[in-house]
Amino acid sequence: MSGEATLEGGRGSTKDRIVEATERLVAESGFEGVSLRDITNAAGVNVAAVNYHFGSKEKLYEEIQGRYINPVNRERLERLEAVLAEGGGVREILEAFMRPFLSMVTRSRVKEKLYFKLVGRCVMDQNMDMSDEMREGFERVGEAYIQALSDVLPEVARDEMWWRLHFCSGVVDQTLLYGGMLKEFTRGESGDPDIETSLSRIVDFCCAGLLSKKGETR
Amino acid sequence: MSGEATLEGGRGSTKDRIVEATERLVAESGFEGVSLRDITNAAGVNVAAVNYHFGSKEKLYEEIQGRYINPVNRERLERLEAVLAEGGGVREILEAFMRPFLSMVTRSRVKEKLYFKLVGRCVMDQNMDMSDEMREGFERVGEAYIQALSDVLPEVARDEMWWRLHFCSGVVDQTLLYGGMLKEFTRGESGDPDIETSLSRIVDFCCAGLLSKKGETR
DNA sequence: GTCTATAAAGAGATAGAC
DNA sequence: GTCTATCTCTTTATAGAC
Repeated sequence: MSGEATLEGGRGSTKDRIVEATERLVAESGFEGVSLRDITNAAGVNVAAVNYHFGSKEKLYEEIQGRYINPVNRERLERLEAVLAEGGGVREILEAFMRPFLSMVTRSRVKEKLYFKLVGRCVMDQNMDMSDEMREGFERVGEAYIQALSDVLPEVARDEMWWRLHFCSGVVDQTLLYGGMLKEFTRGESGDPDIETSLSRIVDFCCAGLLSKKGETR
Repeated sequence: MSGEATLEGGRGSTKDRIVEATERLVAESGFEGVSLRDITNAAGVNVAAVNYHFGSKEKLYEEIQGRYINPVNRERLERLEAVLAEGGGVREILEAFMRPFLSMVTRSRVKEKLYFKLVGRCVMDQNMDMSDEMREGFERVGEAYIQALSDVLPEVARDEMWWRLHFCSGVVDQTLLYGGMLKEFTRGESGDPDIETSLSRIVDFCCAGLLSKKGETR
């Protein structure tokens, strides 16, 4: 990690400009929908620059994916530890799981809506093979949260708990990737919630889901 | 819709074999990850056959997407109507929304796990532009279910309801696309539920989510 | 570190023989 | 309806001049 380079007004080092352009284009079109030339044109740099600075397109992608996913998984573990130390319940555990996506927004150079799409792409794209760090991160997060949730909700069997956590991921992933399109789809009826509102809606929904009993009706 | 051609043992008309191979490959690798030559090689037909039978790769994709999405949306509307006629509640409405994915499994030539991945690809791939029929289908389904849910749950504001329905979609979409990978990821701990079990888990979870109150904790 | 030029492979599409 | 052969464009990657 060299230099803490900050991008101002679109003029950074070549390397930074490549990263910036890639983030923007991938957020819009996905990892598979963007070519090296799309990237270098958008960045205003030479085609050869990507291979010089990153080795290959694949490595550039890995770096960007890691840059967004690994800090999220790290923060998830940190927050969970804090919540457990304070004796938090389901809601606090869930928030520890979700909020790290929000922390990254402010820390990232990418604009809010773009960030959500980008991190959604990073989470969802199963066609890219993950780096070891990323895979281990997801595994550790899964284990830790399942353990924590099972401790507070011993009445839910462990296999069932895995599925419920999987559902929670679905809620948050869907919102990251497609949340920005909902307003258009609903012709404005879904409104324009700020991110804290969205987060608490997600947490409310998932919290109830985790606490649900079989066949509960109304 | 010509011929009701059924595929037996992998030997159908050229057109059928193209469709069959495309479904299989796209389920595995997504629409963007498959080339015309991948398809024609897997189908054992000539490269030119796709353009002869479908006009272009794009049109082949549109046909396949429609073949899986449109019947689901149609069945969603039919089932909703039936549920409303019988005075069903949240749970029944939700089931009307989710079960059509299951109905399609048996009706489809594709094997169960492949089908789920494929329909997940169809639902999630936002880079392909939808046909008018498909877009209208989603819009009508959205409107109808929001109306039905708002009638049974008048205490939930309409904007909030849109988000909750969006969360429900996230749960089911995530399960379609990645449910098959969960067992591996959890080293077997998530078990091997049959599809009825999975459906009722999804419905339980989403039902509770729809009924949730703000800031509910445990 | 950045450029041009080009290699080498793969993409979608089609003309024309059969 | 199916084939071969080919066109044209785009892809990633790199060699070598500056």
